[in-house]
Amino acid sequence: MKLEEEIKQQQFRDPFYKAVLNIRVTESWLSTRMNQMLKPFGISQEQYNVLRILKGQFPKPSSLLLITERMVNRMSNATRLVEKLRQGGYVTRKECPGNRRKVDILITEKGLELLEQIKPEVEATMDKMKNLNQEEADLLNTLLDKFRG
Amino acid sequence: MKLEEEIKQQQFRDPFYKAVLNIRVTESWLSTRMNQMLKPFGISQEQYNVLRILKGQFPKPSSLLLITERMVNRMSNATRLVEKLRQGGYVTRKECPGNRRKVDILITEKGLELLEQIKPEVEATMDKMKNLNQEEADLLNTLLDKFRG
DNA sequence: TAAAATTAATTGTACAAACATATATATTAT
DNA sequence: ATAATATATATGTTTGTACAATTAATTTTA
Repeated sequence: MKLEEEIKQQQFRDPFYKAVLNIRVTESWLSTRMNQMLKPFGISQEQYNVLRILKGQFPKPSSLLLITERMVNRMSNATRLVEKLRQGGYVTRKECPGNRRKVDILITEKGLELLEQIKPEVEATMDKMKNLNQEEADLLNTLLDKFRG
Repeated sequence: MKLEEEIKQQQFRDPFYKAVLNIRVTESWLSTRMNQMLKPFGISQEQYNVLRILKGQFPKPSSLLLITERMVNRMSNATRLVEKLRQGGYVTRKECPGNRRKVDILITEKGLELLEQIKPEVEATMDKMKNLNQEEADLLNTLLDKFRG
């Protein structure tokens, strides 16, 4: 759907400013769908992302710093996201033996099972949204990387 | 900067899922810079956007519904964003004479002046971020429109 | 080795996002 | 004209974002 219809605006100061709005609108469109899909599982998009980071390191534990570096939104608060996941039983936290400033965070069996349950739902959601072929997706990635300089 | 470095992840399940992450990372990158720029003016990116919508309608008043339809993030709360702007003296609210359910929202002189003050700062921020030429921006817009189906 | 600087995480605060639900007014159907 | 439905906005709640400031542990350097 064209941006013009999406936000009922016909004129943009230039194609670049239009792209700025388009990125924001598309992100919002995307997050709405991802969060809808995750809702039955009781976790948010950010919490899902943190679980995937932890699975990527598993069975090695991760520090909050490692998680922050890999998070989509650098400004959100890893401490509090992890605490929510801990309350759900999806991760454990313990003091790092070698460095008492650090916290070793580990995904639990329950956390890994949750990711397995979510997997087919993510695949289905992705398939439903997949309006770009591989070449177009590659091109979009190139342009977004270039957008950030 | 490549997404791989941005979130320290080397593998992605496919180019489409990579694009999903890339859109979210780019939006976050963008919003951080826009909000930084707006900070000295004491308004957020969404409040700025609402002011621009109101200016687009000026001197006609806008309803909350009209604002919601034009907002970048449909899920955020127009009532509360407008209330913040009213507290700052940038907009007025009054009951719509023809339909008492509606609220007529109008940008004030102070609101229009704020937009004028912000304008050169936005231009400067855009120039600093402008890593795409016009053809690339057009192509990015086409791909994002197609992404949303 | 004590002081200074750095690192890692936590806590506090204000605001925004993402809903669900409620309230008031207007429109329509009976 | 009354009841049912739809429309427009407001309110409540939980979580996330965007910082700044604090605390505690470690490393550096004087």
